[in-house]
Amino acid sequence: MPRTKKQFEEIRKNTRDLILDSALVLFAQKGFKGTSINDIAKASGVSKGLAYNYFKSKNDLMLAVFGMLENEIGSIFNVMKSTEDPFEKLKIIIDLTFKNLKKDEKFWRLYMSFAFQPEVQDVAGKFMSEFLSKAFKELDAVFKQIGVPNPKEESKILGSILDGISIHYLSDKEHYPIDKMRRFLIKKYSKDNLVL
Amino acid sequence: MPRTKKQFEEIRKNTRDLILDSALVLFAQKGFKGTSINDIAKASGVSKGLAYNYFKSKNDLMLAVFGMLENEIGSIFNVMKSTEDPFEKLKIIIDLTFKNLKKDEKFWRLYMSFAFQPEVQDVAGKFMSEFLSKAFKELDAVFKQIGVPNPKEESKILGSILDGISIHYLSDKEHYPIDKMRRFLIKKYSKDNLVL
Amino acid sequence: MPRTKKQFEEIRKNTRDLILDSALVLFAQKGFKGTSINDIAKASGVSKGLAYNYFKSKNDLMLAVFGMLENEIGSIFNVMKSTEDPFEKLKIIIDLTFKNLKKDEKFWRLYMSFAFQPEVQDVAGKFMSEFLSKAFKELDAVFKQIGVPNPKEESKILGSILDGISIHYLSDKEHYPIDKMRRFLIKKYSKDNLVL
Amino acid sequence: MPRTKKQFEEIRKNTRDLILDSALVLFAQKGFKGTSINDIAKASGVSKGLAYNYFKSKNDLMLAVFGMLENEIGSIFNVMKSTEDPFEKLKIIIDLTFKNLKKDEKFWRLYMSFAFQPEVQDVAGKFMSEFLSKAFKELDAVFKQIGVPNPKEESKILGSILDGISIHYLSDKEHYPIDKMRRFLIKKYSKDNLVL
DNA sequence: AATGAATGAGACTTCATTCAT
DNA sequence: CATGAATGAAGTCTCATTCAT
Repeated sequence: MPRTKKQFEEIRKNTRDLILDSALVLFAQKGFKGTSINDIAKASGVSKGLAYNYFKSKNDLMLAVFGMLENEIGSIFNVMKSTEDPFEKLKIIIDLTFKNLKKDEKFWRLYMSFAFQPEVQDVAGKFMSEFLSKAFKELDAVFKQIGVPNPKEESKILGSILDGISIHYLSDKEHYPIDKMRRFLIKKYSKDNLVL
Repeated sequence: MPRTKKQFEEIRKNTRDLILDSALVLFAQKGFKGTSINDIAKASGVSKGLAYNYFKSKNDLMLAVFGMLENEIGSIFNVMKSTEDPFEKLKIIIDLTFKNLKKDEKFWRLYMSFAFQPEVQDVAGKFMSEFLSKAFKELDAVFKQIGVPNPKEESKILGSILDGISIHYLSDKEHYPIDKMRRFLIKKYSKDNLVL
Repeated sequence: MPRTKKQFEEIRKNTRDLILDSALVLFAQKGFKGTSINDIAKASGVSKGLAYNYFKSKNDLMLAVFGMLENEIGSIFNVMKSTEDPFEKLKIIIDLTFKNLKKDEKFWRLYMSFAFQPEVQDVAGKFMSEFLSKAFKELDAVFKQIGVPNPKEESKILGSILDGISIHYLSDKEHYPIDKMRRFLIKKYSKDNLVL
Repeated sequence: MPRTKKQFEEIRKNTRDLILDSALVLFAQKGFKGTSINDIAKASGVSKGLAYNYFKSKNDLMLAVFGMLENEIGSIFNVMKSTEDPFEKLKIIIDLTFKNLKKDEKFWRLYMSFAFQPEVQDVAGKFMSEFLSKAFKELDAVFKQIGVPNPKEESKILGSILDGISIHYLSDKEHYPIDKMRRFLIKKYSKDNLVL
């Protein structure tokens, strides 16, 4: 019984995602150059040949991984829309950052891994700058809504704090007082502190 | 007549530095795995073989680059000692970060390249965490001297801001309002703003 | 349609043997260090890369060659079991040594190549000493069965003679009176001469 | 004060011998291919450049090592001339072989090391075959003097025994009953046993 | 006579990519 | 759609040899 066209497509999508997932994990773990197609094929349980059936080169595969990231990241912004209170929004953003530190590690590693591959520096850079500009725009709005004097600068400061903390924590997970920092930050960005 | 010992030492130091400098630039530009010994040799105008006369492996070369970084970084701390006024110290730290950022982006790229490069993680991680702990200790002292309520947390916040801004700027140099941020930060950490 | 597992296994075995055979010959001819993977690959008509698909290092390849030797040598011992008469056994051993010498010099060269090749000393040494102890045990039994006064020593003497002759012959094939020695040895170890 | 011509020659000879000695030891220890000019230079305490001042290539150095061996070996034959009694001579030869096993190890290793270097196989082979023919001629004379039926064959048998034992012992120094074999061999080749 | 910096060929090894089945 | 054998370029590293001093 020949499979229907739809079935074929489903198989293709599943296998494609399988490969993509493994690639994401491995690239984050061992870097782009440090990960071989063989590694990815083995991790996803397919043959090397099949991987090339889905992605015409390692570079192509990497670009596809960026696509995934974009989707994942989109969902982060959605969470903020669950409330209208800007102070609540700030709390959500901060909490989310700290909760996602593990996921973020993957993200940072991925970004760094790609940021040094001449073949895709441009793509990675553009991806990053697009993400940042989108994120800052959201934050800008929040600070504007709160009414602080320099909303654009303040939003960049908060963004920097969150990414800076992430990097510092990831650089020294054992000693970094991550929980203390979380509480401190939430208090610092609470209504009581911001409006005076 | 053979060269004197001193002559040989001079030759060695010069060539070693030549190679080290090229390595620094290239590692920062293309990452550790992305840079071949050949690249480095060509960039420094020596033969592949000679590079191995000076560094017994690519890994060894990388460790030597770390050594350089450590020296350079040591000098950063010294600058702070030029004054006793804690507010002045904060200004120096901030100014220095921004100046280094513009003047010597390659250090930042290296620092991040190594921090997330799997082969070098251990060394880089230790290097990073040592640097951070040293830097934070200095900052702690400054904030304690100023008399803010949570000096340890505040110093980590400032550190995160500086590193966060650096990353964001390097991710999107064309659009990032780096000067505006510098001024904003200096004002934010000026005497008028901190003591109220 | 992909090949069946069996087909793959067949391909692998064939190619593996091809490489192994070439390695055996070349190691024997030019020594371990003197033989490059390139040499072996070319001799077996495969690419350098493929050789590494089958053996994960040059050292691994060498170990596999030892494996082959072990198999081949095992069969030598079996021949002796074709008779119960100890004098007949002696004759078989002697004849076999001389036959192998002419027919398959490469085994001797390998055996000696490895026995004195620094990188392989440990493995080769263990291999050699295991082989020798096995061989001497068999010979011991034969001389004991014959009833000579010092069977253990006599067996070592015969072993030495056979190996000594082999070396001398291989050192000077053109002039060594190999056939005369064969006949002389067989007579020396015949029933008439041993029992008096 | 300029050195006299004689002094210069003496220096040259000393340095040359120094290098040669180190080369001998290292070649025996690590094989020809396994020994670098650098190793030899360091071991003899001279510079790489100076080594090339004395020997125009590694090959040349190896040939010079052969020359040394020849001299050393010549002295072995002299010992036999200390007596006229053929039985005494046999005893001396056997004793010398066992006493020299350590020196022989060096000799065997050297020979094997060279025997697999295509560039010098011929030289090594010729050297070995010349040595063997000379040695056998001496042994022939001894057995002829004794009056055994097949002196030429008997001399080759004894030669094989001695070399065979050497190799077996060197392959498994820990377990080989070297002393027992020495005593056994001396008895076997004593007057009582040979003449009946 | 003496030094060791410098070169370049070639060794081992990895891996993206292709291809027969 | 699926497999993994096969290739070849490129990377890390070693070493005989040359050469300026």
